[in-house]
Amino acid sequence: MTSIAVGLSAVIVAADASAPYVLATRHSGAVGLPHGRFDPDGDRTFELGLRNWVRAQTGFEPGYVEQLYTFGDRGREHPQADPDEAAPDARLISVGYLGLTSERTEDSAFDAVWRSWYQFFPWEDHRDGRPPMIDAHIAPALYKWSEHGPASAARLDRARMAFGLDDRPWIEERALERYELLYEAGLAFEAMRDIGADSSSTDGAFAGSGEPMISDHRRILATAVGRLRGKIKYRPVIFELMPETFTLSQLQKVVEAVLGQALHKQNFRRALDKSGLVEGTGTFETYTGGRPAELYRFRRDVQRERAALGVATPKA
Amino acid sequence: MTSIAVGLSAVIVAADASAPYVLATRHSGAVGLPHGRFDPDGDRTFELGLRNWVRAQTGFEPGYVEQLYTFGDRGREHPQADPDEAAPDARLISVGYLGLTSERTEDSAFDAVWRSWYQFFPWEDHRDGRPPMIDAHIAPALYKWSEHGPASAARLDRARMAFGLDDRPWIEERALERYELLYEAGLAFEAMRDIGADSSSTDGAFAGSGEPMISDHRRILATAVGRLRGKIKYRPVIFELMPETFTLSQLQKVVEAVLGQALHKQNFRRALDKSGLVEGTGTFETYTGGRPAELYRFRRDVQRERAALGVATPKA
DNA sequence: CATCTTATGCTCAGTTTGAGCAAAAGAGCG
DNA sequence: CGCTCTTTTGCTCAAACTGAGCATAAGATG
Repeated sequence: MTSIAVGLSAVIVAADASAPYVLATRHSGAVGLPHGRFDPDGDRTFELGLRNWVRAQTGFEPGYVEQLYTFGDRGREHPQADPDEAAPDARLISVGYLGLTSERTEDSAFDAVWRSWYQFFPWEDHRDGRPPMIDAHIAPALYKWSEHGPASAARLDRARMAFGLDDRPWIEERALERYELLYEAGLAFEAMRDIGADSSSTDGAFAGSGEPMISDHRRILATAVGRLRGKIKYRPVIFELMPETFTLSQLQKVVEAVLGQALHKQNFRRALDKSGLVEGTGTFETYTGGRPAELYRFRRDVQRERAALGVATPKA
Repeated sequence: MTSIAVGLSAVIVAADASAPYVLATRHSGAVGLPHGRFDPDGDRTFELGLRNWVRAQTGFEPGYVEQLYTFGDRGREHPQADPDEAAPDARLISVGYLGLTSERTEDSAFDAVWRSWYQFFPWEDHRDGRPPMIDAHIAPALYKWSEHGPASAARLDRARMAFGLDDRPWIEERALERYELLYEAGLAFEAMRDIGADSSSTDGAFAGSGEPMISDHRRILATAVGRLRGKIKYRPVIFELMPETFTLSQLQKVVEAVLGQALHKQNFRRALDKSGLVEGTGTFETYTGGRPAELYRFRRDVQRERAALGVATPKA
């Protein structure tokens, strides 16, 4: 009987005003997420195991950690992509984790680099409006895909809901649905790779469909994007990505970066104010370009428990 | 090196006006969830594997299925509880799934029984007000626990937030936090069992702390309770638990049963109306006890995507 | 036919939300 | 210095939503 191996993969996220970043490890050909084999003898819990080798492999420790999802589909794991670790005949189960950090140290002693997550999902960034590539490339390809295959109506529906086609709204949390749709439709590079097609011959089809990752790592990353986007709305996890003190504009920029969506400034402030999540420090950011802004800090003692435990996200 | 086994456990939920029910299998001593070993050779995906043996083991097929969480803590798995299946020296990882169904067939050819989930979590049912047992038994025990242990303040905080002590609100989604707290505080039967204590000698401490389950199944069930309670608020999954047509009161009763919380009738209707999730059929339930109620059905074609994709839950 | 019970309609004040106008406070520059 | 630019911060206003009730409708029961 085939043995089972459990892999732990971590999506370590940091962010600044311009983008959320994810820690990527370099491999031959493509990047991946920091990942390691779960050690059934050594690791008492997944989370401890994860913290151990994230520290070893990337040089630092995420503050907040949460489990994302466990992937076990055959065909998706593609262990060949990382021959050093694979027991080639084992069935690989991978447990994905999300970790958040506020520091983004460039410690080049480790072979890990920070990459904007929009490099992997260019269609997810709507801060300057809906990316033209969606209607120019993705939508036509998905329409074609749903025409041809079986269950045509269902495919069309999924495509419309996921990408907000035909006047449906764009819902930022659905990042995973979108990636899976692209994968199924053969528009993600990994889909070709996993069926063993010769990628060089079809390279053109993936232009603009985002940078691929090894194994099923981009799928795990998509899960993380969707989860984090949802979570910041009802839990104050966004502050895990912020420095100790920050201006309200900086906070808004980071929220916008995570959501991939611009927000209404005054209403964002009003809601934040009412939530009681932050308090002013009395000091000001001597600024470049406008009126100085007060520095705020997260009130770690928020017991309030009222409605908004997350930040409000009033669309611009 | 220790080998790894992956177990799949399913929380299969049905509901009627009086309670949500969970499908339980009988074992020597305690009940458990339907569960089986994941077959790395046969099962292409977890979900397919799960559907296979749920059908084999309980005689029917859940409609809606979603993954809950993957538990891998050593010490929690307690494989001895089910000696028929265990490879005694393997490390057991268990992947929990939630399945919803509207039929609750009592097929006694299979050794599965439907139990109200409040039998396992009596403190979770607030439909007739906060259960007295919380303040009478749980709260004092938790206060005592937080006094003694290390990190006293943190413990006290967790207890207050989880159980809504000292005027904090009761938040129904936190079912898992509550169960884990009771486990850590030694108030769940399983906690004693897992450290190998002689349970018969301490039986009294668990009076009213709910019926235990084998292995970590009650923990998985608590995860399911919390997840479902959250989910019905933003996805129309509640209708997976309803028959084809139903009155609004029946729907409300089921929502209340799931939440463990009474709702304001008129406002529930108003919100449901606005959501567009249901439509009247024109036929009426000839009733026992009052004016006949119109039968409604779920509009499976809701593309609306506006705000409320779930049912609103205006507290009574 | 009066009474009981549940369904259903409607009101009203308080709150929240979406959208915007306007003033305040530095920086840079002729 | 006074003007312009930029960003922060304060404030308004109508529309929509919510929480809490009152009132009526429509069968069943005896």
